Amino acid sequence: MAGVKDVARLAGVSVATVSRVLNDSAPVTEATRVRVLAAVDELGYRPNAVARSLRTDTTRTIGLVIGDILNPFFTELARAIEDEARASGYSVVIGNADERPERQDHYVRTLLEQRVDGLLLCPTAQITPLVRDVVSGGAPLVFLDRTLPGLDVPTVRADGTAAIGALVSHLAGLGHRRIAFVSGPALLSTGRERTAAFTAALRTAGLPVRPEYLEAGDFQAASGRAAAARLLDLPEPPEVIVAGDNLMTLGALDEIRARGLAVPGDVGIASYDDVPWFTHVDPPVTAIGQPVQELGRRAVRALLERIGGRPVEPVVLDARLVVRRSCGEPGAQGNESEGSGRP
Amino acid sequence: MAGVKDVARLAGVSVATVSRVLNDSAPVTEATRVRVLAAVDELGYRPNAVARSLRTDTTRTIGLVIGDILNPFFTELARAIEDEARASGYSVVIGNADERPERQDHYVRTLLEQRVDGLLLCPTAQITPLVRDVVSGGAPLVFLDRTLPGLDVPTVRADGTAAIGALVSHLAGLGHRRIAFVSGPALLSTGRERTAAFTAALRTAGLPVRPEYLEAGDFQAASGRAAAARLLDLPEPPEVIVAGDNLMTLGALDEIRARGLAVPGDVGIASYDDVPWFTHVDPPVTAIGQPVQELGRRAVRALLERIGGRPVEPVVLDARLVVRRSCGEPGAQGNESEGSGRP
DNA sequence: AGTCATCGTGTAAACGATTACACGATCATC
DNA sequence: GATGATCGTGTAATCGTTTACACGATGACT
Repeated sequence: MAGVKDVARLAGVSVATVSRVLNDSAPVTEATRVRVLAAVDELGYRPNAVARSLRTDTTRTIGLVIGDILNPFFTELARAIEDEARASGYSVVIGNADERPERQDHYVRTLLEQRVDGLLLCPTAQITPLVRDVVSGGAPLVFLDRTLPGLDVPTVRADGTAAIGALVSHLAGLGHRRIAFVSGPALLSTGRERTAAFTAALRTAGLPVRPEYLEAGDFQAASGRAAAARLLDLPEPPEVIVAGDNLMTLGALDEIRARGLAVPGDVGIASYDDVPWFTHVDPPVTAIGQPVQELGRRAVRALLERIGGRPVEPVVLDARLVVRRSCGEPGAQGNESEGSGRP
Repeated sequence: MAGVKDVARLAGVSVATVSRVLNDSAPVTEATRVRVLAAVDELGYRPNAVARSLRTDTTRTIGLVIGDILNPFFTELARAIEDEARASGYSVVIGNADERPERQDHYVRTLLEQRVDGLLLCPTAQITPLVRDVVSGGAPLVFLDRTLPGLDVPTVRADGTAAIGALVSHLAGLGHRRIAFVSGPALLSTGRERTAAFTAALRTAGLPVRPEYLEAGDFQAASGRAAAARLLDLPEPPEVIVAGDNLMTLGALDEIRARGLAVPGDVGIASYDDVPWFTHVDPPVTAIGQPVQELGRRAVRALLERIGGRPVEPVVLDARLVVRRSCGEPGAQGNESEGSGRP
């Protein structure tokens, strides 16, 4: 494949000049510029980003390690990140951790070896030694969606405390008293916080906190289904199940459906995370939506700041409740106005 | 950051020996091996993949340009590809074309500049000059899911002809005669083929082919909604709408729901592409499922063959009909057995 | 007219790895 | 014990860029 040298020879200039034209890093006569560009065109020259990166020690690439590529929350996030990064001239390399620490580490390692300029990480439950190394190693790093306790890394995430409060009071208003929550892994901030917010909200609403109604899953569909099964097998099953993310909601719906139970007649369901198809489920699922686009944008901006060597503040945005019909008839609260769910 | 030189110095050997230990590319005394590895560990040395790639002219990376990252079909595909590639020691860099030729080109260009070892491309509707260049340039390239007419590139895809035939005969068996089809872009093989299979199937079933029942969209939700609107506005609207992919199905469902129509009472719906949440829609959506995992696996294997310089045959797999209830009561045909839809 | 910026360009040294080639030591073979 | 194969290791060239430095030409200013 043709290189700068070939271009230089064909255009009758030096390699330095070719480089200058291509990056306009220094003034160049119009005449030589057109000669060089003509040569580039003629040879079908494509700059070798590998060589460039080696020399400049910058790849204009950021790494993104997400929890699960099959989870629409993460793909929407990835998409937003990608858009924002491209606008700033950066490419994004996505790694799918599949919620497994060793796979997360695999990608963190690979991305660092590829010398990405910075790393956006949705950390899995465990703090691995590698992650600890990276943090102390000082590579530009931003946590996304989740924090890890005890690590000093800027984080961009949504806080659902207020929305969960609104959800519980909505449920109480519908007359429900037995409300169960299927949380994520306790090690994850998103797991702990949502559980804490939920129990606090129960207390505020004057409802009892029953330990048997607090289940934990791993943010994957199967665990949601298993948790729902355990809840429904209780001598006094809950009236409503709130699942901690959209995949566990899917799993819970599977279990409910497999048992032939009616929603919300036999049991109601609500989800943390909103996804487009919730509108089409029978009945449409009440959910807490996160400002995914904004999360992605802010994450990229934060990371670029870090790459630029500037300090950044943590970013916390608010999630918001979207009332639909899966927990009972909403009465006067309903305030939906939705399109296809896709822009 | 530490380099081979530092490791070599600390271990008291030459850089060549360090390299030999790290890649075990030549025999090395056990004693020096442990000294080198100790030095690597002590310094937290991470090989610079950029430099390595420059020297070896290989990145052990493949590029994947998908049509739309918000489309579950593509994310499932990406996931399968990623798994297979990782098993062979390759990383995958994903680009999201968003069904836009210029964005596709952006990624093809970027990926080539990054010197990926090969490219997996789900081509958008138009053959861009860049794609033509790449094809004639001889870079390892495999088309995925879709073909472009007139280009000699190995393709891995699913053929839905048989499944569409089965779907139409299923519909005819339910007594439907007015069946509409919302296809993808005519320029895309997936658009053309599905339409052709559909009209052929109508004829086989002895049903009339009515041009006003053949709509076209762009594989995005909004176009599905618009097409459904046009169909439902017809003086004699169809009894069933078959949408050419899952996003257009979503859009069509939105339109049907916005009009307060009952499914399948007022109008039935079926989808090309099956996604997990179709089970939870009211009523569950009859769909044609593609062997996504297998497509991904075969695509990677094909590309690796090409990278190895070996010729490869096109791969065509069969799609299959999954009957649910969105087109009417299935009677005896139903043969579902589904779990959560996620492994 | 002499001095000095400024401008456009070229030459050559990096960047951090891999690897062809060379070289001394060890060992088996005759 | 001389010969030559084999083994472990080191030296230095190389990959394709960018860029520090140098240098001649041009033009402005005194």
